[in-house]
Amino acid sequence: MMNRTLVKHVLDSEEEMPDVLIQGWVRTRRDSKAFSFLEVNDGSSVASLQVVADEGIPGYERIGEMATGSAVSIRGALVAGQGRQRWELRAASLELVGAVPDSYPLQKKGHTPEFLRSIAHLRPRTNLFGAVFRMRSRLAFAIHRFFQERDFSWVSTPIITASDCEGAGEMFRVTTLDVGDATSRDASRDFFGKAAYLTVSGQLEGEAFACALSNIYTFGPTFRAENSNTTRHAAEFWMVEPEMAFCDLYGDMDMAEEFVRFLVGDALANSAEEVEFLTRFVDKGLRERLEHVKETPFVRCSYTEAVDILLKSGKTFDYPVSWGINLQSEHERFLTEEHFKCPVIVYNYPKEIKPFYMRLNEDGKTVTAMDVLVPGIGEIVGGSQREERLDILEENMRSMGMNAEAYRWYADLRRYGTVPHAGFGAGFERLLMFVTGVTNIRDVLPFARTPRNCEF
RNA sequence: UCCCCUGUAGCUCAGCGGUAGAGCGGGUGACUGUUAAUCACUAGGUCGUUGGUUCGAGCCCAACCGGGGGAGCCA
Repeated sequence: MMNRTLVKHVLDSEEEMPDVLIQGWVRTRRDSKAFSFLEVNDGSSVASLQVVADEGIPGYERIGEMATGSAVSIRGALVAGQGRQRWELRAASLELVGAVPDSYPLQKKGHTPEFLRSIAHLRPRTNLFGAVFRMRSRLAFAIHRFFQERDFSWVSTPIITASDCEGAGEMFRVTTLDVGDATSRDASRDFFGKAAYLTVSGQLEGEAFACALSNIYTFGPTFRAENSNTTRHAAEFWMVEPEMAFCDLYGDMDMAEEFVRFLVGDALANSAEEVEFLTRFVDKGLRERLEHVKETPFVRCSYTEAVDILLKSGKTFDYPVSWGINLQSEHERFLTEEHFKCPVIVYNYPKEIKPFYMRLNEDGKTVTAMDVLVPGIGEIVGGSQREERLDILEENMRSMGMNAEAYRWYADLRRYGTVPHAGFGAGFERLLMFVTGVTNIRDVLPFARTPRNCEF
């Protein structure tokens, strides 16, 4: 049994190979009287391998069935190409592994993203989605590499949780009771003996480990039951959440910046073919923008400075600007796309618009929160230094009407050997959108879950 | 939840009151080392659904359903 060689390895070859086995799916077939061309792609690279098959070789009698989409296994010699490509495979034998009927929906030409979403189970076979999902895989590797190389420990925080992280968004209920019973007040009969939910964040549990292991990160699926119908939201998405002991807001911002720029650099270095393809067919400015982000320090701009900039801009915003408001999309877009024209870290937000665990500043009005805003996407990283003073934390919980007993374990982290610590959360899909130039989150998730949509 | 756009052949779209078209794809044939090959012929449509206006509606009106974009909520 001959070993299969991936198309990417064949295409990377530096010399001719007399006997190769490739297996993949036919992208196009062009026939002449006595021979045919097949473009075969196995998903390992953007480029397909061209196969030249002469009439008379074993398997050629079924060439008419090797339509776009069919699976084939081809053996032959790799030789210099006679056309645009460096290499082509002169077939010695063809095997049709899996045929396709007329109903196969993908064609040789391009399709719209909208149509491809409706056939999400087949769209990885296209150039666009092949590129996106290879980059997704590489980005995940780069995230682990970034943290592992910096001596962070990976912590697997629970997916089912009783903690709602206060203010991080609406949650999906997990229950084994009938729906009617589950919505009643008596959760003691439920599986966990209390109300349980799909996690909106692993941050609180992550802090427990940071206060033991120093530097940790979580990386896993997260769920938000928000009725958000936008190109930037999904009900199920992945989040990266590092947490660092003995770290303050400034160290936090530096780490976030280093993290984002590292990922961008990794994409440029290791997904070059995909970046080239996406720059050509998706976003003409992609490569240049990534290079720029990799090389340029992120601007730091306090919330108070940002409000000042917005007020002095002379622009009329749909939502009026004043100190204390939650910055809206249009405000953030102005800062990143018109004023600074690069990623911006806004920090020290008013305490009223941020959760209980963020550390109160000396001014008593702001907290050590920070958001990394990038052009076109908005916030891709949000974080803060956490409130390490037990008395202030408890006062925050009281003033927000929180159940102190439910968060006793969390307060213990301040009671027993408390330290300044900080961390952030980054949406994995938004990072991927940033490095691919793809503008819709539904196109960087293998199978997107969004309001009213849970197909495949 | 709100606002805007949209729904015509498998796909991408013309058609804007008088019994529906193009390109691609599919089928058949021809043929050159082509790169969504080229050439010829050809099949294919309850014009999202339900009402209404009209002599007559794909085209006008209303409701409903689906899709897309924007805003809010927010990683």
